Amino acid sequence: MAERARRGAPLTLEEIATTAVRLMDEAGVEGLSMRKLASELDVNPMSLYHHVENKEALLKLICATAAERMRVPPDDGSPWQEQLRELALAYHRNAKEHPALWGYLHTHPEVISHRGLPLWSALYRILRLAGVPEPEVRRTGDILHAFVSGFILAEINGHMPDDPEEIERNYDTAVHLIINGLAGF
Amino acid sequence: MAERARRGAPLTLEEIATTAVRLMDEAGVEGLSMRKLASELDVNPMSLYHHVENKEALLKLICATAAERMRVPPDDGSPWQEQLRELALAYHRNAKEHPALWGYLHTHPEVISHRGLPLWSALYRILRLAGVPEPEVRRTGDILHAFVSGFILAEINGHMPDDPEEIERNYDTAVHLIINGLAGF
DNA sequence: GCGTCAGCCATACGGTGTATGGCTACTCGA
DNA sequence: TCGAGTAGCCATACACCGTATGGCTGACGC
Repeated sequence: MAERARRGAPLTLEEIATTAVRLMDEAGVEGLSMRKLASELDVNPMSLYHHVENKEALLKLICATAAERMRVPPDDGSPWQEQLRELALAYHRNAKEHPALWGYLHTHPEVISHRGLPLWSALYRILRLAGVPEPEVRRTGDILHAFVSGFILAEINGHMPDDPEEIERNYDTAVHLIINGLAGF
Repeated sequence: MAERARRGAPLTLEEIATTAVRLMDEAGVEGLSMRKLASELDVNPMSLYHHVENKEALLKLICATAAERMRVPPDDGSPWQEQLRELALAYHRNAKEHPALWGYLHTHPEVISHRGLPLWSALYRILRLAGVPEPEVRRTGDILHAFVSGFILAEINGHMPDDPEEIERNYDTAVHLIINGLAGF
């Protein structure tokens, strides 16, 4: 009774979060349960609740850290079309690394709506570079993000061809569409 | 024992589906459970399984019928820009009528990928009208649909302003973006 | 020595989807 | 008319879920 079930170091939030991400990567959002997570950590399910308020908060946490850690290409002085393309590519790559996580994130957008995220500042910078008038920057950014979300969700959920070459073409078409659309303003 | 719990007419698939939709409208995807649905129909939970294979099949069913019943504006001979706008508007309106349902649908796109749907034939027609070369029609259609999905999901999930006027502006910007993007090809 | 508290855990509650099997009431062929 | 078969429904049970409650242990400050 007095024994901790778990041998070794005490539980940490960090450890909880990374195992949760692993479980999601392996088995999707539905593959992550507090009980499985606990058993994976060799710990009683209720122990998790000393580090995390509840499951939703845990999901929010790992989504937020994923969003914060997203690598955004720096301003290299190239034309906005190129930079927008690179940003979209980076976003895409990021999402494909943890599909389930980004799938959840895109259906709970409040997680990513925090405007301090590198994603947003990069996007806004590029939109300004493209000549989008200041009062329209945020709206336009939201819409572009929604578009890319849709594209990525469709891909994650299998509503896209399997052939990687075909996907590449889809991606090119999509980015072209967006760039042309922006250029037309 | 011999008594049916439920008085009156026997259960029908139709009835099951419509109450399921109602429950989803009222309380979201998570508000729909086989047990609640059964109790709403004054029936034992297991009775549902004589009409539906399982919950997923039920969801698929109601999504599919919603997609089939979607009202698509007819070809009125107006320019493709106008028609595309109208189609997007119709889609938007449809989705807002049953937000939870369309939220689910957009995260399970296999449901809507059936190419016989009015949505797809209308979209393809308009794309051809816009001069999209035949081998690109389907790809372009998929991408546009993904974009609109993203926009609508963002709206459904609250990642858009509340002010209806602002939403309208967002919508206009989005459609403009798409139309400009297409026109640039 | 004593109180406080962080960390962990056992138990329990109410919810979920659904497998299994049994009961009725009907239809249909002989 | 009489079985056989079957469609429809239901009772029970299982395995799983998130988490409220409350209790234990061991470290720390006084």
